[in-house]
Amino acid sequence: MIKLIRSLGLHQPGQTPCGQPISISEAHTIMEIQLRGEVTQFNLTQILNLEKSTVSRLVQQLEKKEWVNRETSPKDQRMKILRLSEKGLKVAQRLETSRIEKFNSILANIPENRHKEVIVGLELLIHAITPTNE
Amino acid sequence: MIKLIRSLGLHQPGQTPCGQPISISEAHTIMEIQLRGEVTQFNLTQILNLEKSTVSRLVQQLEKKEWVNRETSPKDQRMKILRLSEKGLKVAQRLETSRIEKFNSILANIPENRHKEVIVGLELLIHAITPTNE
DNA sequence: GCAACTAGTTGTATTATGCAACTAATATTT
DNA sequence: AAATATTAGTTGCATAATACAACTAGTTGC
Repeated sequence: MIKLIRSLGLHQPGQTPCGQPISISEAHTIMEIQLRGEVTQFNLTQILNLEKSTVSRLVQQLEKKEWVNRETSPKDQRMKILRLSEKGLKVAQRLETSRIEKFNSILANIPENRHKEVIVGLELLIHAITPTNE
Repeated sequence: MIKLIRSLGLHQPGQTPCGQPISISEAHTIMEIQLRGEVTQFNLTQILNLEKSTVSRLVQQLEKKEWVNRETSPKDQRMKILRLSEKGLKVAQRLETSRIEKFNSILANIPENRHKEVIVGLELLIHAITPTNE
């Protein structure tokens, strides 16, 4: 389990385990925005479990790269609503395909008739973890 | 899979996913030394996939905390041989038990009769990853 | 309408990392 | 055997991600 984590290369800065040139936090941010359509920065602090100042700067970077658009919520002008730009959407899709590729390349080391076991096991595990940690 | 990684809280600095007050790199270092009995710093750069300067400072910290002993190799005086101290061994054991506890607390969310599936799936996966990434 | 709260920003400090230049020890070449 | 290469480790930078604290500007509640 620990080996698994390290093998995914989570120490190496500046790129995801899938080899894309983007920091892990940025990648998670992009993925979450894509998943949800729109989020506020405050949402992100909870989703990513990071300090609001950290998220603020994280989003600033993404805005600078023109991957996300920020817009003050008309309902509550304290909040900023984040959405993916065209560019950002492409990045998100690229991330997703490279994630899938990575996963498939791992599965390729496992005999085909055992794939289902891996997937079922992972699903159970993910399901078990998610409620615990929030 | 991505969720899994984030759920383990790998963004939060200063502590492992298991809640121990030690950085992730330090924890990996301790674990590896325990596993192998002794390693050189150069070994660590390969194991952890980190730059030699990073490892140098990492080990300096652990030495300061008196968790590892450093000794110049008599065979090749360029190399430093690292071993766990008494203290370090205790830390390693504490880490291990908290890892096991964490894992069990996750398993507790899964019906008992499916535990084997999770474990088999993980084992397959770990086995598939390890040769790929080194 | 004033006090309390809330979302976000900015300033500062810390930590983990890499790269490049260095030192000292060993290995290789001539 | 001396000169050169290579190797393990250290140190001096620079950078990035993070937290905490103090701040601003909206919103809510009494």
